[in-house]
Amino acid sequence: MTEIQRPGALYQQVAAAIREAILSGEFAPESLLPSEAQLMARYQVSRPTVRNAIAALRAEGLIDVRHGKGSFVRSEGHPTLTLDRRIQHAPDGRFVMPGGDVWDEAEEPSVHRTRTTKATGRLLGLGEEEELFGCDRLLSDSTTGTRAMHRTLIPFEVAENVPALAQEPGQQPTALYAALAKARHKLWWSETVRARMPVPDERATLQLPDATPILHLSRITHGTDDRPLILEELRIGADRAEAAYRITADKQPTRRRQT
Amino acid sequence: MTEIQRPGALYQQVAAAIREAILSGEFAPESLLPSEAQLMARYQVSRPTVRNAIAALRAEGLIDVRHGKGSFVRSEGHPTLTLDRRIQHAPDGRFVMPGGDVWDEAEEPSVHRTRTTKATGRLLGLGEEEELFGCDRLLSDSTTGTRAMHRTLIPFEVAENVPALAQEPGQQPTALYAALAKARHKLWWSETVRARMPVPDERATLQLPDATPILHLSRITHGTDDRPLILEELRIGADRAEAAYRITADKQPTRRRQT
DNA sequence: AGTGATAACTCGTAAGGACAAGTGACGTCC
DNA sequence: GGACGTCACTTGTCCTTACGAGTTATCACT
Repeated sequence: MTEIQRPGALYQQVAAAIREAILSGEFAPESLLPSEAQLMARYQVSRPTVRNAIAALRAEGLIDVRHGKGSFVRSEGHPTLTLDRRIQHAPDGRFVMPGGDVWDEAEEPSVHRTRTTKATGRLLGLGEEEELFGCDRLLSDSTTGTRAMHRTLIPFEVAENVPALAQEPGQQPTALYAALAKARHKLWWSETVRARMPVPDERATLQLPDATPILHLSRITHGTDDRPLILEELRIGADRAEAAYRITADKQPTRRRQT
Repeated sequence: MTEIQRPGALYQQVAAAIREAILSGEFAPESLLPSEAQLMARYQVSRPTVRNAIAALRAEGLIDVRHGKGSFVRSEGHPTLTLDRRIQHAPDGRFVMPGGDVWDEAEEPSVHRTRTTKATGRLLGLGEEEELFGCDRLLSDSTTGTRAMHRTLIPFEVAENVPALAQEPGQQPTALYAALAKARHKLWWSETVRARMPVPDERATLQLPDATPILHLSRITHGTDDRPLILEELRIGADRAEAAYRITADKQPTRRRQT
C-alpha cells in the first residue's frame, strides 16, 4: 500500500500518484498498469474512486484501457506521418504536392452538390447558402494505416468560369489547380490549422483512440486578384500526424490582409 | 419523460439524446441544460447514468459544467485569434512577424541553460544531452485574454559562432533572426504543427477548459547550408487560436528533404 | 493430441445512498 | 438601506453492491 497526500479530491490524488509513477518510469510505455482491484488495495480506496482516477488519465491521453485486458501506458512516439503541405511546380509545369503521394483512396470519392455554411461561406468570401460542388474522400496511408478525411468545395460561381471544374469537380486537387492555371489564374494558397475534439462520426471514421484531437486543415486556393476559388479541408487524427510548412521572408507590403 | 432507443449502453443513449437535442437547437449555445435531477426524471435513469452521459459530452467538448450552477451548451465560435505565421522583411531590413505584435509578455522571460531531449535534439539535428540556451515566455493577448507559452532554444554550438546570441539569448525572435542575418546567414524557416491534450501543467498555465487540445507549433530557423540554428516552440489552447500559413508554388528541386 | 467447456481474471454498466461544496436568492437583523 | 445568515438549489465526491461482457489459461473430455 502506498500513501497519498493532501491536494484536492481523493481520486485526483490517486490519479496524480499513478501519473507520477508513469512519468518517473515505474511503468514503462506499453506496459500493463495494476488492475482496478490492485489499485483499490494499493491506495485503500473504492472502485469508483479508482475508476475516476483512471478516467482522468484517459482524458489526458496518458493511458489506454482495453476491456478485459487492463490499462496500458500509452507510448506517444513522434507522429508517424508528417504532412508536407508545400505545393510545387514540376519541370513540366504540372502542380505537385510533395506530401500528397502517400495517400490512396479507401473509397470512391463522393461528389455532391451542397451549400455554404456560415463557416465555409466566410472562408470563400461568400454568404450563407451559396451553391457549391462538394467532393468527399476518405484517404488512407497503407503503410501506417492512418486515415484522413478530405473535402473539396468549389462554388458554382467559380465553376461557371472554368468549365473543366464544372465537368469534373471530383478531380484531384492538383488537377483542379491545373485547370485554374489554364484559365489564366495565378495561384497562391492560404492555409489555417485548427485542432478540436472529434465529433462521434469523425471518431469512428478515423478510428481514433480516446482523448485524441483532430487536426483540421483548411486550404484556400486564391487566384488572380487574390479571390478565393476553392476550399479544401483535411481532417486527421492528431496522434498520428503533424503538418509541416516552409516559411520564407518576403518583402513586407504596405498592408496586406491574409484570409 | 422522453423515451430512449436501442443502440449501446444506457448512458450512451442518454448522451445521444442530449447531443441530438443540442444539435437540433432545442438547447441554444450558452443556455442552461436541465439539471441532473431533471435528466434523471426525464429519462428514468439513476444519477450515475446521467453523470456518465454528461461526462461523455464534456469529453466531446460539447458542454461546460460549472459547479453549483449547471451544464451549459458550449458555443464554439470561430477561434478568436488567428496566428499569422508569416515572417517578412521590413523596408529597412529588419524582420517583422505580422502576427507577432498582438502579444505582450505576462511575465519576465526566464532564461536558463538546459540540454536537448530526444525530441528537441532531433529537430535541431543534434544528439541527446547537447547544451542549449533556453528562454521561456508566457505570452498574453490583452484584448482577448488568450495566453500562450513560448520557448526559444539555442544550441551552444550556434551561439558560439554568433556572439550576439550568447550575450542575449533572451531577445525577441526577430532580434535573434537579425543577429543571425548579420552573421551572414541566409534564413528560412520550417514549421510543424501538432495537436495533443495538455498535461496538467499546461492546462493550468493556459487556463484551458475541459476537452481542449493545444496547438503545438515548432519553428526551426535554418541558415546557410540549411542547417538548423534555433528552435522555437509555441503552445496555445486550440479553442481560441488557429495558425495561418501562406503557400506559394516554387519550382520543384530534384529532391529536397524538409526537416 | 486436439478440442471445447470452464473458471478466473480483466473492465463496463447500473443502481442505491450519503455528504461536501459552490451559487444565488430570499429574508432577517442592525 | 445595507450587511449578513440561511436555505434551496446546483454539481462534486465517495462509498457499497450487483451483474454484464471481453480475455485468457487451464483442465477435462473425446
